Amino acid sequence: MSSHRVRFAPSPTGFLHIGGAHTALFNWLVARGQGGKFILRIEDTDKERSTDASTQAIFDGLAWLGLDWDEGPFYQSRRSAYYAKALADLAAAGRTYKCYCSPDELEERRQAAMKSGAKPKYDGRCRNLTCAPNDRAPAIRLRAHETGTTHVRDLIRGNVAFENAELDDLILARADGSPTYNFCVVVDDADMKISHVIRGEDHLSNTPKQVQIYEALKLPLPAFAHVGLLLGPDKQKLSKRHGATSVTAYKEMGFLSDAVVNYFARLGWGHGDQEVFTRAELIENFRIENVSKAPAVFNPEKLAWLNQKYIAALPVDALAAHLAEFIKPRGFDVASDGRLPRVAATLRERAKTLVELADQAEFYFANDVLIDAAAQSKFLTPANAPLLKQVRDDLAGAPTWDVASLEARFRALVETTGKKLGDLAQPTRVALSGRTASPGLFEIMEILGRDVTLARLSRAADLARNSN
RNA sequence: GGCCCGUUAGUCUAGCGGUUAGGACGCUGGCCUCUCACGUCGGUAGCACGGGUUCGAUUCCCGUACGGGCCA
Repeated sequence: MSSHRVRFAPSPTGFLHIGGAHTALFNWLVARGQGGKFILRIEDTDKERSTDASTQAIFDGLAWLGLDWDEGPFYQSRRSAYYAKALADLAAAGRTYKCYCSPDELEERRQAAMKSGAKPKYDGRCRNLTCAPNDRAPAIRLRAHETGTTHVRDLIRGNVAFENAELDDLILARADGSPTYNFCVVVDDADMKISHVIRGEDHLSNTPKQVQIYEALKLPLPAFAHVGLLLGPDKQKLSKRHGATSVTAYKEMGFLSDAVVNYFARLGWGHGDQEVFTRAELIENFRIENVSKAPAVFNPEKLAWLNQKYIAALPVDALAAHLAEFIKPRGFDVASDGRLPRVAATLRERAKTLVELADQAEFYFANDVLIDAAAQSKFLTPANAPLLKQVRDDLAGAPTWDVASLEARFRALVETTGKKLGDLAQPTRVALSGRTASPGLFEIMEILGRDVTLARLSRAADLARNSN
């Protein structure tokens, strides 16, 4: 039995962010790869910003990505008793003191210190107070070490040392009694026996303070791993400014969760020259120690490339099911259309997303093909009208309606006209699909069937004749 | 402002003292081809900078620059 116990601890203040999903994946991979446990904890102590809808969005996002958890979800909001107990223990051990400085005063002093070039840390003025003001409620601070060094053992960055003299006396509970983030995290991680705290690098600076809390509480320290942040193209921390940042948005844009997982795994981690990994391969090869220290820029184009490969590799029936889902909002309820798998098969290597797939599939199902204006003016010309008519009439005489015989017949017709294949193929393509780029002509014809094919050719011939 | 982290092509990465610095996305040229796409062959572009250590640094150390993070 592995001792690996890892956790993902998001705040339910919005959708599941791709940065969060990225660290969730790393945690999950460690748990699955080491036979450990993946624990989900909802950090909903900020009542102002936490919502049930956000919590649900996190569940949905994780479910879509296939990141299942073994324990939880635990809610910090229901664990106040644990924080109170820990706080009392620390107080009893003489490791806390009351601080009567208000947030505004502290901010003011920090600004002043920064302006004068002094250290912006808390000045410790309440540390040894003998007579307390009775007109305001105190916050509780940790009586931290004033000298020495606190070490953070980080699996990715090695040993990171912090001078205790640089560290603040961390606030454990605010004046209103609510415990602070850094304090809750320690209490929870310790209580849940987390062995490896894997999280974003933005938490590295808080870690020595947390380490001091562990020590003050006489709790065993977990191993830490601080993963580089995800950045936008401008190298800034990824945010809404950079466009879609919610996992759900990628689902809606037609990305496959396997592709997203594969892409996330390759952000900050690599394994030789391999780019495409099955989940089993990720689980087998992922090592938190191999995660890179540097932050990574999120690159949608590479995700799209991977997505295309996953779409192309998906079994046609599964792809057809996705296609039905994505084409339905466009007014085509074709889930029960038996041609769907064949349609999907013709498009699977031409679409980067399921949205593109649906887009390209529309012409198969439309009653009146929407013909692209540029394609029409270029190929459905009066000069091509007789050719289209010829193609229609010739195909009308086809004894069998399948790809091979249609192609043979079409090529024979090309011969008799003395034209080149492309001369007939492009107008025909526009007639059938409404576009200049499409799957193979004869596959289209086979799927469309004789009647629809002939009707579209007739209509195109009419359009061509009457254009100018 | 202090502290902390980081730096291999535009981007993601491999590399863990000696390599013609490898792969991938993107961009790009050819081939394939009924179009597009796929596939395939090729091209483009990189160790931030300066000092050390060493017979030898992309790799180890120290600075600098730049980027990022934290400071109820």
